[in-house]
Amino acid sequence: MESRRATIKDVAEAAGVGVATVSRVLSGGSASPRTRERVLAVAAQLDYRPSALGRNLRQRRTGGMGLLVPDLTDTFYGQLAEGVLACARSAGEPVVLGSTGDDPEQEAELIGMLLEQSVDRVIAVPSGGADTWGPALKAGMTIVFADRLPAEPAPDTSPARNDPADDPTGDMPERAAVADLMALDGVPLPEGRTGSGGRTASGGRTASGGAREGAARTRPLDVPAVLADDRTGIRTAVRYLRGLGHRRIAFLGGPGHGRRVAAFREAVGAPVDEELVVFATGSRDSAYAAASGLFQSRPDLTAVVTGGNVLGEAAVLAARELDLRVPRDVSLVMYDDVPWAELCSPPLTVIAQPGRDIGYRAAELVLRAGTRRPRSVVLPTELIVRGSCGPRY
Amino acid sequence: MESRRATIKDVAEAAGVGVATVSRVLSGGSASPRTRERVLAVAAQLDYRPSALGRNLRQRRTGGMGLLVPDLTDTFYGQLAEGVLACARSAGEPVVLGSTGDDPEQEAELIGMLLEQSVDRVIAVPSGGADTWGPALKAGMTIVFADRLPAEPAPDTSPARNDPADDPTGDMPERAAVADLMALDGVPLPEGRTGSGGRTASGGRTASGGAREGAARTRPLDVPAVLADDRTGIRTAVRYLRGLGHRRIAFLGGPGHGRRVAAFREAVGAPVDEELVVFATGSRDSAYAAASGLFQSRPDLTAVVTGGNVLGEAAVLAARELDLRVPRDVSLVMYDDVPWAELCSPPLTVIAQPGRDIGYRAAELVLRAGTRRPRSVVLPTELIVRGSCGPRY
DNA sequence: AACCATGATGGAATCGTTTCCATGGAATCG
DNA sequence: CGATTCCATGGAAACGATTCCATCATGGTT
Repeated sequence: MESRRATIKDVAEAAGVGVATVSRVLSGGSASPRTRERVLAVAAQLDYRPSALGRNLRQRRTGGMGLLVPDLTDTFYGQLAEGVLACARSAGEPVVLGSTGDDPEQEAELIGMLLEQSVDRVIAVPSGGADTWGPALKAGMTIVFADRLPAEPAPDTSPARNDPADDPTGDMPERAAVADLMALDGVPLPEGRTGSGGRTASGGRTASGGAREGAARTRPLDVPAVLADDRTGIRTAVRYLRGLGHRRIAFLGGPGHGRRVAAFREAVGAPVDEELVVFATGSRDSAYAAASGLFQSRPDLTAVVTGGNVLGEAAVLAARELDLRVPRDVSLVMYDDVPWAELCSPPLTVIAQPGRDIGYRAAELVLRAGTRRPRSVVLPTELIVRGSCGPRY
Repeated sequence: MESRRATIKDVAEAAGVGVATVSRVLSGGSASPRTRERVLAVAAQLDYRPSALGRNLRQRRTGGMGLLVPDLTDTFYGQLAEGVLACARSAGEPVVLGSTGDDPEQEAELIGMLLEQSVDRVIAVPSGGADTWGPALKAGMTIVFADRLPAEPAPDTSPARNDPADDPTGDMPERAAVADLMALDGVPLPEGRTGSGGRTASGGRTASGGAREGAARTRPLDVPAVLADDRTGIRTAVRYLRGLGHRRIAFLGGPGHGRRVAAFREAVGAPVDEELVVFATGSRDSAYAAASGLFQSRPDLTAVVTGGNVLGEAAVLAARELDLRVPRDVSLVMYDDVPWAELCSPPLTVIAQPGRDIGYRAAELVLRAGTRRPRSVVLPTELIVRGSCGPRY
C-alpha cells in the first residue's frame, strides 16, 4: 500500500522496452504505433507520473515560474496573483510565491531562493531597483515586471527638485517604439520626499559602477513589463476633477507609484504644489499617517487622488476621523477598482486597472519567452465614476 | 560573464578536497576546522549556492510546501497566505501556490501537480472531500488543513433534512480529546441545499470503497488542522444579536462554511427556520444572488450573519439595492475582519478570526511534521462591535 | 543483388547533490 | 609498544529523468 511511485524504469520493464523509448513516447518523440500504445497502456496501468525532479535536474532548470508581489493582503495584488495562477494552471506549470513587503532586501532574498530552486522565470512587482534585479538578470533569469517598473535610483544631483518640465516625454511615440520601458517610466520617483526607505545598499553599491554608470542609470534594466496605462488613467481622473471645479488636488502615493505621480505632475501642469504630493511606505499605518497629515497640513485642498487602494482606504479613514465629508468637503479618486470600493458610502470613484489581466498577460509573456522576444504590454485603465467626487464648493 | 553557476565539484577542486567533504561542511557534518574553513572560503569566493535540484532528486523530495486556497481575491485568504509566507520565509523554504476556486476538480488537479513536483507538504483550505484528499494522503503527503475541514459527503439517506438535534456534539470535551477533528466538524454541510456542486466523481469512485466505506465516511481523514473557533464566534454573534432583540436571524453561508452553519444552528436553538439558512457558491455573483434572494423571500428577518467576507460584501450590496438600511432595517454581522469592514458606513460589526496567524501556525505544523505528530490547533475569534447592528425595531 | 537511407530502439552518459563505505592516519588505552 | 578506536576524508553509487549515439531492421533504389 505504501509503495513508492513508479519510475520510468518500472514502466520500461513492464512494457518490455528501454527507458529511452518510454521517455520518447511520453514526451512526443518518434515511436512505432505498437510500442507507443503498449507503453501508454502500461504507464496508465501503473499510474505512472514522471517525476519533475529527474527532469528538472537533467535540463538544469525547474519548470514553472516565480511570482513576487509586495503584499497579498492588498486586494489588487490578489487579483494579479489570480491572473498569474490562471495562466499557469492552464499551462500546467507550478508557481512559487513570495511576498516582498515592498522591501528590496526581502525581495533580494526571495530572488536568491528562486535561484537556488533553479526557477528561472519570474513575474515580479518589483520593489528594489537595478541593484536587486541586476544579479537576477545576470544569472539568466527570464523576468517580466508587472504593475510597476523598478524605481530608478535618484541621480546624485539635487534630488529635492526634479523639475518635471525638463522631461521631454511629451507624447512619446517614437521613444516608445525604440525603448518602451523608458518611455513609460519617464520621470524618476522623487526619492527625496518619500518615506519608502530601506534602500540602504544602493548608495554603496553603485560606487563600483564606473564609467558606464550614466548609461546604466538612464536605462538600467531591459526587461519586458505588463503595465496599466497609468498616465491616461491619472490624467483622466485629474481632468475629471478639474471639470468639477477642483484646483487644489493632492496626490497620495506609495512605493512603486513613481509613474503615477509623474503622470499626476504632468496632468496638473507646470507649477506643482509640492505640499500636495505626499508619499507613504507600504504599510497601512504609514498610509493613514500620510493621509491624515495631508488633510491636516493643507485643509484647503478639495480633492485627492490616491495611487493605490491601500492609500484610498487610508484616505477614507483619515477623512472620516477629521470629520471631512466625502465628497462634500473632499473629493476622492482611488487607483484600483476593488470589490469593496462599491461598499463605501458614498461608493468610491476609481481608476480601474485590470489586475487579473495584468497577471495573466505577464504569465503568458514569461512562458512564451524563448519562443519570441517578449515586448512590453500596456493595458487600458478606466475611470469608473461612482459617488466620491462632487463639485468644489 | 555568462558562466553557469559553480557546482559542488568546482568547489571541491578549487579547495583541493573531495565533493563529499564539501557537502559535509556545507550541511553541518564533521570536518576538521582547517578544511572547513578552506571550503567555506572557496565556496564564498566562488559564490557557490547548492542547487536544490540535485539535493531534491537525491532525497527524493522537494523542500518547501504547497499552499492551496480557494481565491486570493478574498482578503481573508490573502491574510492567510501572508501568514504562511512569513513562516516559510523564516524557514527559507519555497511555497508553491495554487488557487482552487472552491472547485474540488481543480483542487485535485493541483494536488496532482504538487505530487509531480514531489512537494510532499501541503497547507490547504480544502474544497474537496475524502475523494480528493485520500489519494494525496496515500501518496505520503504531509497535509495540514487551514480554516476549514473537508466537507464530508452527505449520507445517502434523505439529504434534505439533517435534523441537527440528533447530533450529540453538546460540549464535546471528551470527543475532542480523542479525535479533535471529528468533534470540531460535528455536523456535515447540508449538501442538499447548497449549490456548491461539481463533485461529480464522488459517486463513481466510492463504489470501490467496499465494506470499510461506512467507517471511512464517519472519519474520512486523519489530518491536523488549524482552525478558528467558529463555534464560539458564531455563538457570541448570535447572542449579541439576541440581546439586541433580534429573533429572526438569518445565516448566509458559502462553500466550506459547514462548521459555521452548524454552530449557527446550535446557537439559535431547536426549531431552526430553514428558510433563513441560505448557501451560495464561491463566486461574488452567487453570493449577491443568495443575499438578495434571502432579503426578498423573507422581508421579516431582522438580522443576518454571514459566513465570510465575500458574503458580507454581498449582503451590504443587496441590502442597499433593496433599500434596506443597515442597521435600521437589518443588522449585519460578518465573519472575517478585513480592513475595509471599517470603511463601510456604518462600519461592519464582525467576527474576527486571525487569518495571518492561522496561516503561520499551519505552516509551522507542516514544517514540524516528522519531528512531532502535529495536533490540531484552534485559534480564538473575537466579536468586534462596530456599527452594523442595532436594536430590533 | 548490393547498397543506402530511414526510422525505431536501447544502452549509457549526464545533470548536482547526498550518503554509504573503505581507507588511512592519529590518538588513546591496555 | 601494540592494538583498538575514532575521525577526517575521498571515491563511488544512488536519485529519475532526458538525450546522444550506436545498432539493427526494413524498404526502396540503382
